[in-house]
Amino acid sequence: MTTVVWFRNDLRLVDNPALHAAAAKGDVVPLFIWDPGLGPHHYGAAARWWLHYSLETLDARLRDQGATLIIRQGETREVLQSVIQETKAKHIHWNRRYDPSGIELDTALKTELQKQGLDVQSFNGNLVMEPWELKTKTGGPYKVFSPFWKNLISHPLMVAPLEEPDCSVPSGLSSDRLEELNLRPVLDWADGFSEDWEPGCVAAAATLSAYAAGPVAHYHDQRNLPAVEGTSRLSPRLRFGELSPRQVWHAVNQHHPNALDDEGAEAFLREIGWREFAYHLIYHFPATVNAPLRPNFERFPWRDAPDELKRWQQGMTGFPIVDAGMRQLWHTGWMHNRVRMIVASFLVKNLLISWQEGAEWFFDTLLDGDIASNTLGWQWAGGCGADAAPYFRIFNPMSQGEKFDPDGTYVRRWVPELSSVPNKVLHRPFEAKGMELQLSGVTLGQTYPQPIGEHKKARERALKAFDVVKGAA
DNA sequence: TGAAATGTTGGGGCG
DNA sequence: ACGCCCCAACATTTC
Repeated sequence: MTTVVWFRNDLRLVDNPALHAAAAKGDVVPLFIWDPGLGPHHYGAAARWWLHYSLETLDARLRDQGATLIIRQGETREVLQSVIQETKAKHIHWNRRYDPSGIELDTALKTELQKQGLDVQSFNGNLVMEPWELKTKTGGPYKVFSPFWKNLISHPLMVAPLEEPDCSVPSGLSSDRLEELNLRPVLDWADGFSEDWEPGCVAAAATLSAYAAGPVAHYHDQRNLPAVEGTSRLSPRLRFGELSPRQVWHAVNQHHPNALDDEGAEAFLREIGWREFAYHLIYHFPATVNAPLRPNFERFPWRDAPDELKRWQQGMTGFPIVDAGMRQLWHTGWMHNRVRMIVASFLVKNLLISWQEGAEWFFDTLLDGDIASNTLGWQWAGGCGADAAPYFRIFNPMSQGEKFDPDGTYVRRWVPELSSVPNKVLHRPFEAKGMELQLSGVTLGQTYPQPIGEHKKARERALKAFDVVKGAA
């Protein structure tokens, strides 16, 4: 008996329910389809770079077993049909996805394949709990995180991950070469990524066990300091399913048996909870990929300011903590979460540029660019989403910098032209007096940009603009 | 998972 | 010893 296992965002062999169930039945055809015609919400440019290496690793792991990953390029439906014909497979397995276009495609395929008499089964490989398993007391979906979290952790979640199965793969199937997919960018933009990252499920497992064994205990204290390695950096692993959230949950609980009563572990698992919440929301409110969850924000007067958007993207706003974050993103494909909130607040509230513009840039440049988490994060920042930062919550980029990067290590790393500026004015160089900047080799407007606007004025402008949506739900 | 404005309190300098 | 002022430190409210 042969089962096609269609890999998507689950590029691992351990704790992979679709694969596990297939291997128990007999032969497995591990398939990855690269469909160039898919819409924009599947992979950003940075994510494609990651995908290349993650697929390479998955293939290598299968080869350790004498198997191989079958990669096919083409229209999803046609590829599936031809693989089914070639293999005479009667069974198709995959792990579910929850974004609107993924659901649409999978539902249509499932119907079509079942009509042909095939056995099509989908599994939960990407979430701790399915979005429809958690309901409010009135039976609806959650829109607030805390009660969602309470409900989630009221369930028994310590489930041992599924073992990696032995895969026996029928021979003679052709595979396209990974290089032919051209997943890596043509520009040299991504060349530096490999200095910071080792994609693939092997490195993912190592990163998780090292993190769960030590640093997670200090997550609560250190997660807000962008200069410190206080976060897990597991986000791309979860994005591509090199790890399942259940594996993460399990690993943390092994080292912290009462993880939810432990400051560090609880704060960390809560972030897994936010990921679950993001999937819950995108499943129940699919329109929020593009449209604000709170309808009154439809009439918000966003500005069209392409030059300012570009300065934000390039890390040239003149606000050091913002520029440091945007440059870290460009150079490493990742940004510290505290800084993500700061740069998002800056785009949306200081510049009054729509959260959709920010979401698009993040999705394309983040290695962990995930449509559910990205949408939640940006709607949160914009004040128009579930459990969002209220419209009047406007981050002050100077005081945020001074609070979370007090000795300026982070800013100096990513904005080297400010490296000699004394701490006192590092986060507000435009307020330096006399010769202070010249002595550090800085001339505003030449070696480092003048700030886009004045924070105080921007704040007042934002508060005024948000009057439009004030009061209404 | 804010920041700024406004209010309150209490210590210390000073006439 | 007293009233007055200043201002940090903290709390509350407002956006």
